Amino acid sequence: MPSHTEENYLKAIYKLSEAQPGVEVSTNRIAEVLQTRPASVTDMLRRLGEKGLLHYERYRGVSLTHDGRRVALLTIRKHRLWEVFLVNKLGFNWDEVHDVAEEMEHLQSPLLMRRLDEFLGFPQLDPHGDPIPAEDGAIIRPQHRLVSDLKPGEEGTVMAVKNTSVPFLQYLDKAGLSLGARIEVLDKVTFDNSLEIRINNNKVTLISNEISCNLFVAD
Amino acid sequence: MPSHTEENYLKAIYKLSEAQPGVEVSTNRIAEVLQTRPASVTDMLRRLGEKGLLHYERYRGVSLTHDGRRVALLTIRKHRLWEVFLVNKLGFNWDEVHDVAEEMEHLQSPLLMRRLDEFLGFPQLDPHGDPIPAEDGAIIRPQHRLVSDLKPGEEGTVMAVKNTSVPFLQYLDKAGLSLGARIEVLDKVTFDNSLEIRINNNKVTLISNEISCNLFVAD
DNA sequence: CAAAGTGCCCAGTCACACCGAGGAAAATTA
DNA sequence: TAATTTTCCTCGGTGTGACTGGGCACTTTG
Ligand SMILES: [Mn+2]
Ligand SMILES: [Mn+2]
Ligand SMILES: [Mn+2]
Ligand SMILES: [Mn+2]
Repeated sequence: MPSHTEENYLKAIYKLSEAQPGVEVSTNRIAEVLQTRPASVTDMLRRLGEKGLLHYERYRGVSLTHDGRRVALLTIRKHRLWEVFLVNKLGFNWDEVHDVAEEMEHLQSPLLMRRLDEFLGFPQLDPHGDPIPAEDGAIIRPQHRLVSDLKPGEEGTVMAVKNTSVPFLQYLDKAGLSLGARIEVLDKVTFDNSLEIRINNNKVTLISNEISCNLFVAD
Repeated sequence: MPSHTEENYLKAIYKLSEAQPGVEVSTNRIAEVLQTRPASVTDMLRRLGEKGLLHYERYRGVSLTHDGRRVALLTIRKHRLWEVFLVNKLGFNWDEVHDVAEEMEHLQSPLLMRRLDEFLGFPQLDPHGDPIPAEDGAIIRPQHRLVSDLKPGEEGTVMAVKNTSVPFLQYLDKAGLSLGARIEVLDKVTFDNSLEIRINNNKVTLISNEISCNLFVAD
């Protein structure tokens, strides 16, 4: 049974390796995202390596083993299913669920997760548009584009967010840019890469590059 | 923030003190129900005492402080609300929920529990007939009688179980003695205190003293 | 090749939970 | 009351998990 901390490490390593496929994940990077010291990370990496959850060779970065990837994906599955529960059943807003799910993802009952999945109607996406891994670890890579990659004239529907911080999500709510919103890019300011967009064939707004880099759309 | 173990200790101490009001809870008794050694218990009692969660004077037994009772009742509240969720929403049987709830009761989000309570329709009783403490710790002491205290000719409705072990609950299911079942005592065998009962004005069965001591009824 | 950057290793800390043994204190019994 | 039994505290110690600063080894880059 993996500890809470181990699950958090594996999840972080999985996400980092997804962000840059092929590249091994570095100690400093892990320390950064987990808000801890490199020495602590090395310590944990050694232990996870001994448990066969990742390939650990000193100085070479790490990559997850099959088992490690499974634990990571299962943890992500639990996290996202609980988020769906919180939003769809308990009436949480999408900016309120992250911390709670961060704790619930460590519950250890496969039966519970199977029944929850069924209760929720086998959702495929969490409230932030992220795909929910299956029990066997299968996960669908969604076909998204970043809004920042759109050219003037192109349009799309908001499908997911890259960032789940409270201020960002609240900004999106206020701007009318929740999941499902229709976006049309009118103009791009080359100086700072901000975009002029039309939302839902209606209001025209200017969004910064910081925003457009964290929003996914599809046609 | 109390640790899992601390919450388990406080819950156990609360239940023991409820079982025998007025009597201080003894170290050995706690060790017994928590399946650990008296030395470990003394250790934890000292720590909980320092934290102001219980009154601890060596050799005198312990009793909970106001704060300690609050933590205990909150833990029990969480446990029982999750049990209701598991049974009413996820389709668990009442004999499957205990271990899962034992883990879920340690989640630390008051908002989550408030929303869950609302989602469940503010239930007053858990699937075993036990009362659910309010958020402020208020708890209704149900007016029950043990089946073992019934005399021939008396009857009642099954309202709660004293024991939540899997074999006991499965026995009750099979015998048709779930919550709500109507019982009429026909005869009592003075030798072993077993009872001949009629269930739901229908089948006549013999139940042992072991069973009747763990079943509550009300009129 | 040298400098800069990265990450390992060491030695240690701290918190938590647990335990056996021995003897002190309290309760019970004679 | 005295002796015996029971309870349980104290002590010293174990093990695990997680974290850390500092020094140095290794790798990368210029
Ligand atoms: Mn977490
Ligand atoms: Mn999410
Ligand atoms: Mn518990
Ligand atoms: Mn219960």
